[in-house]
Amino acid sequence: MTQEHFLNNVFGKTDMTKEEKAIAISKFKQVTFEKNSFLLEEGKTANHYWFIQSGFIRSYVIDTEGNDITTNFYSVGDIVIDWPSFFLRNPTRENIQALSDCVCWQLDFETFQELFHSIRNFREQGRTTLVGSYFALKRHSISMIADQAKDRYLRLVKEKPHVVQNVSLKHIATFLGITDTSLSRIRKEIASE
Amino acid sequence: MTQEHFLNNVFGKTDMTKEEKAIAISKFKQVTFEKNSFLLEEGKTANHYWFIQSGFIRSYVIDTEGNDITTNFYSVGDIVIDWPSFFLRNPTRENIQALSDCVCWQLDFETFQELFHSIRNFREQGRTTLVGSYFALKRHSISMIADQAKDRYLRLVKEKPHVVQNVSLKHIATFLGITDTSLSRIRKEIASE
DNA sequence: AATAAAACTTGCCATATGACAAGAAAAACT
DNA sequence: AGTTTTTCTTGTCATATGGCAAGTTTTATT
Repeated sequence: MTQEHFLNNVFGKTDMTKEEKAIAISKFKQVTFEKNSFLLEEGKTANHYWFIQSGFIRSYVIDTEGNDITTNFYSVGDIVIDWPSFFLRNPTRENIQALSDCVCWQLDFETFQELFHSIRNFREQGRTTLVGSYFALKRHSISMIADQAKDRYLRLVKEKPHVVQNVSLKHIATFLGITDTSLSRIRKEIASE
Repeated sequence: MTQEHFLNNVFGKTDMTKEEKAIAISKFKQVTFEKNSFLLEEGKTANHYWFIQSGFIRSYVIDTEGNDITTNFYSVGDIVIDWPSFFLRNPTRENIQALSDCVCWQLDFETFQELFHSIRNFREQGRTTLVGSYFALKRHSISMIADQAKDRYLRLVKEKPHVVQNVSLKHIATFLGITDTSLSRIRKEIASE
């Protein structure tokens, strides 16, 4: 029996036929990233996106005061993409960096466009994925307003436990909009309960 | 000379041909909303979206403690849509309410799908619009972490001056993630400079 | 194994913003 | 025009979180 392609999981619950999936998957190229290497850097225009087969990745921006702010974490099965830069063809403000050695499946913009415009269910899938990212961002954004830091942390632990276990405290802290000092105290408080 | 359709402005800089634009525009239906009426309510699934010809609209959620949090403001030329609910066909958590009497142009999901799948440039346009919303949300989200309340307010004044002039302080405050009390003080401080 | 570099914790104090409540002003309604 | 309701302002005090710096622990490097 043949080994299933990793991307068959990713495209698991789309409406694409077996054949459509095969066509799409055949266009992806396996690439690897060493820990700390960049998938995308500020000022460049994203020309690829990836699905992660293994490893951890984060995106971040440098704010006006020079602070590093994590905007997202990515792990196995996730799509790694800078939506605005990839689709609007603009230089990005974000950096995307491997937090560990990673194995990914890569697609470039031109090939994406071919698939998007030729396969109806591929574009439905793409739209669903983008809207899913939008939704996650909105939830995070509302959480920043409605919830206390401790609750935001607990939510992250629940939603992405493997991220919390594998990523340094300072990156998690900036993602939650607090300092590493505060997060350390929050962890202490939770531990003592 | 014939009066141009309002939506010709909205679709101004797409790659759609005159004919394609005409087809798309012909599918929109003019609707009006009275002040305080709802375009969408929590628990329902969005089956339409709109472009605003005149008036002001806001979207908001009720958080776990019962607080009303404004998630966005919309004014002339803007698209008013709950992306996740409209595309994922899920009940929404958001409410969309007219802040003044409004004139809008409405499209339903089914008609949208027809246009999306039949007109290449319509879907390019739609994708661009969605990515634009994503980008705006991301900027707002980062601003919540990186900037002080006063700076967030000043940015809003710069980006949406007509909103600041026409919307009540408490709605602006929750959008900025602060209380109306704090915003009142921030305004006072700015005025005294 | 030794050393250097990160990552994490903890203490002390500062500060932005919140909570609540009372007035003042403005807007909506009859 | 008068009354009610909503919006906005201001005072006092509380609190979540930040800033900084000194340790400690863990991880990476030679």
